[in-house]
Amino acid sequence: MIFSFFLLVNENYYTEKGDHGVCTVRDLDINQVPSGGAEDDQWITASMEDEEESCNNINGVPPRKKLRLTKEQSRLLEESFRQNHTLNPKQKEALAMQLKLRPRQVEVWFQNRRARSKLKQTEMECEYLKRWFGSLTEQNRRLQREVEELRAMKVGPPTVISPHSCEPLPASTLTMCPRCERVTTTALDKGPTKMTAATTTATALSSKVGTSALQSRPSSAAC
DNA sequence: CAGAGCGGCTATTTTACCTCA
DNA sequence: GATGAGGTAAAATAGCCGCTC
Repeated sequence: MIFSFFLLVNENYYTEKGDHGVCTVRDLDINQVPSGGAEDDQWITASMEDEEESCNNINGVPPRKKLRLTKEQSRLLEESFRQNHTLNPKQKEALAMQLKLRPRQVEVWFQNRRARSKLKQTEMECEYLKRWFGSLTEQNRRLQREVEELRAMKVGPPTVISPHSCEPLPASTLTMCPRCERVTTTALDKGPTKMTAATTTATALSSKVGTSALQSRPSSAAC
């Protein structure tokens, strides 16, 4: 026969941080005492069977119960996080007192919150880079088509009229730097003179994103 | 310099809760 | 409607690393 009823559990089990004095603490009544009000949401309910099972565990250590933060607690934590992503011990203590939580729980919340923030940021960067990759691929295709068209023409270089002197400009050709793989337009009688659209785009990309992977790329300024 | 203490970070586990068949 | 499986978010844990004293 299976029957169960629910009871409020006001005991929380936690361990002190990682390798700093590992000790399992049975923390009695460290949070607020449940009084049957709306705030009871945070108290974990457990069936009598669970309770019995926990007592039958090998070490006599019941399974840990996960605290659910109330909306008000979450709101205050978020507000605090917006002001500061890390807390000094005094701030931690004060916030814990205000929220009626243990300092360790506040600490863990901030740690997880920082991790979530970072993950979100990384995901956004990833999306951004994917879009840039797509547009660069498309640009690359266009330029390659352009190169092929020019090669297919097999005629002398087009005459470009200078807007300043109204004289024909010297012939030029496309060259690629073997080191940085940048394409440059080179006048036949001068050195490299200007960047192509692709080079300009790549430069803009690294200055726009300005973080992580792109920052670690070797500079090709020497080219 | 070695080592203890501490805080932050990352990876992982555990738990509560939700959806869906 | 009840139920169990699977998925997900987030609280909690473990352990590493760097810094300070």
